[in-house]
Amino acid sequence: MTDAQVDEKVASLLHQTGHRYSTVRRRLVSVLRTAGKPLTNNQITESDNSLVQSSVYRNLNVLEQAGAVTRITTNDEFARYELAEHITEHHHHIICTNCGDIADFSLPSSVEDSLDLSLRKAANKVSFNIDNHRLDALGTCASCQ
Amino acid sequence: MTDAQVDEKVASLLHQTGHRYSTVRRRLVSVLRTAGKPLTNNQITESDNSLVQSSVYRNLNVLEQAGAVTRITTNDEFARYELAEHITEHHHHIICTNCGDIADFSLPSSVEDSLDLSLRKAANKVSFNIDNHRLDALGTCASCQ
DNA sequence: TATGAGAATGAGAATCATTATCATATACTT
DNA sequence: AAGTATATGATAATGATTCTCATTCTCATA
Repeated sequence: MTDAQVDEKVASLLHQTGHRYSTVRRRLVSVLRTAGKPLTNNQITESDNSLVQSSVYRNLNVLEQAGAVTRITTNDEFARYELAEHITEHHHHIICTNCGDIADFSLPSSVEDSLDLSLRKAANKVSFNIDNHRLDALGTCASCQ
Repeated sequence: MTDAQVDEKVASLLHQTGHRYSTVRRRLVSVLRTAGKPLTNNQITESDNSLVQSSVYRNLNVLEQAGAVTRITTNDEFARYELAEHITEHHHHIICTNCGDIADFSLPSSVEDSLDLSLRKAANKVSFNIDNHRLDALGTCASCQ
């Protein structure tokens, strides 16, 4: 998806929920897009000094409710945000258990498919409805080894 | 593993890290064992009224450092804890995105194996070392549907 | 089995990521 | 261009978690 297509998609999602695609929100989306991995609030304001902590938090929530952004929690104390999968594509995370840094990766679709099938079966047993799954690899990043 | 075996294992882990297997810690392990799913601090103190919030937090950290307990974060605001996998067995979680409730489930080992292989390959590309993985199914539980 | 040293406990204070508030600024609509 | 609703940013409030510290418990040893 090109920048313009992302903007169009996000604008549409926001408008559907009665919100505007303001300048601050555009910058926020741009930072997340450029990073290509989930970012904390601090990382976001460091990437773009025009962004203010409280506005970033508020707008991340608005964007999340609109379905444009996803909130990720690791085991450290900071939430992280990335563009939603229908804007990027389905992927997973490798999380450094030492510093909390995250990298994206994808799996062969054959593996994804067998996974989906198994999950659906398992969910039936405990009478859950599955919407989605989340697979994280945990380990240490290059600079923490 | 029987209750006695769990106790022995936990005692050994604690002693290795210079800690005692006190009464409070025994009760904590017992609550987690009985629950069979990850619990929040509140759920723990509600399950056993003799347990005190600050002591539970402190001891969960001690037990986590000793490797007896694992901390789980979902997308709600509460951390959850369960007995470590080498005390129970490797398993995954189905998380209700509405109320945060969790159920455990397992996958066929064939699926686990192909998953492990794929993860190792993916990790190489971004030069991470993988220790572990975490797979969560996200959806809605029976009472939230 | 009494003692002393170190570890554990519980009540409350402190921390800090995140949310809420609110006066001001900005952006659509007509 | 005015009017109205939404957005912004500075700061205060919230609340899960961690820290502190006086007291209590445990274990090893005499």
